[in-house]
Amino acid sequence: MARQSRAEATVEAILTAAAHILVVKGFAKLNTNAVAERAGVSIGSLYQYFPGKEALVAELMRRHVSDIDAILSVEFRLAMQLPLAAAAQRLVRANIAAHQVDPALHRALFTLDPGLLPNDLSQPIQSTIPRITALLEQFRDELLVTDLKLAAFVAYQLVESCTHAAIVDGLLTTSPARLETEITQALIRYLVGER
Amino acid sequence: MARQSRAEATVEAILTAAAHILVVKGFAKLNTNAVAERAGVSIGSLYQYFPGKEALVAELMRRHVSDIDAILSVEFRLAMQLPLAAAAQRLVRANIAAHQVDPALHRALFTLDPGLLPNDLSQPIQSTIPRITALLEQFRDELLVTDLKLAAFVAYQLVESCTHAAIVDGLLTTSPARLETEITQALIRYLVGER
DNA sequence: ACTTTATGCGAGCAAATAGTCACATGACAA
DNA sequence: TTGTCATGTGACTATTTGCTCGCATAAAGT
Repeated sequence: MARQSRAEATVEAILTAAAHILVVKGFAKLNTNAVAERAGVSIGSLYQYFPGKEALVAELMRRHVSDIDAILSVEFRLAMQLPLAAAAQRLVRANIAAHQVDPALHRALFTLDPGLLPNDLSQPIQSTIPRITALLEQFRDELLVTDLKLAAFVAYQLVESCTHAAIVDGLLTTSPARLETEITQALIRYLVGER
Repeated sequence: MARQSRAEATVEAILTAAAHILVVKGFAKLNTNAVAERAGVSIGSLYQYFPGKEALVAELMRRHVSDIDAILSVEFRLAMQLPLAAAAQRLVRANIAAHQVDPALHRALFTLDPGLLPNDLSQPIQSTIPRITALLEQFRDELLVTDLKLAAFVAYQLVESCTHAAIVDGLLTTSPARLETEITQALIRYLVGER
């Protein structure tokens, strides 16, 4: 769609402006006129690249999950080479790191009405749970849990919700390091018992 | 505000309509005109009782958290009289039951932009975490965990996020009973070790 | 009966937001 | 340089949504 570099620049300006407004004013206050104005771009240009504001947030979401996936996918590959405890710790740490990239945008994107986004974007989990399941299968002999799909679900929710609430919602005064050890402990005790 | 019974009836009609639209169309499509029309009530009547659509969802939220709190507060009192394992199981069960009351509305309300609601409503957690902390203090001697506030946070996130994702987002095909035992197990292993 | 107060109505205006189009300007290729 | 495509503009219209206000009807008090 954008063949010259200046076109790419306006697209970036639009998305940056959209992200800013989404973060500080929320989705309700996000409208095409405001985005165009803040981007320093005419309203016509905005409609040349995006059919509406849903498309703006969809693109922001696409990029954001792509960033997160870049971090996590290498960690998952690495985790397959490690013992369970080390793998768990690394993945917990990576998840915390992923949430620290742009917490405000993360929060704004993940409190959106899911009906607004294309289905393939509203469930970024769908790649993570299978990854965890695969990892658990590798350690099957050591595990207390038997239903690995269910265990993957619980493990995911445990790590993700604690991280999200602590980092993104700022619900905890605890340091990230402390958070990491606590989540890791909970995870390991659930999977293989006390240590 | 409503002194005659017919006034109460229109308020109910308005809230019912608002809930319906919120659930099936999402907050973005919720507007005062549509609510009034679906409620079979004039727009003027709506504005007599609610200053705007935020007030509608605020009231829906108030009632919903009140319903949930009614379920949980009795369970918390009861849990103080029981051994830890039994207390944990009952609370997990109660939480699942609370989420099954009106899952669709629950989902709609908890995916709202938090900036839209009065502050005292956006954090219904703030009463739950202290309750858990108090409960943990009672069982202090049995626990593996030492930082009880942090443990209460993790325990809360574990139970709540699993329940929410499974029941409200329908992310799991597992039966509620199976879910209950798995969450309870994870919780107990985290708090006091394997069983 | 009659007054007062509560409730209900909906046309209709104001404001915000979406979206279009005819045209201007910049980049690149022949 | 000239022609062509890509990009950019913003005034403008259309649509949606928010909300008020004068008046109608129903209930309650006396």
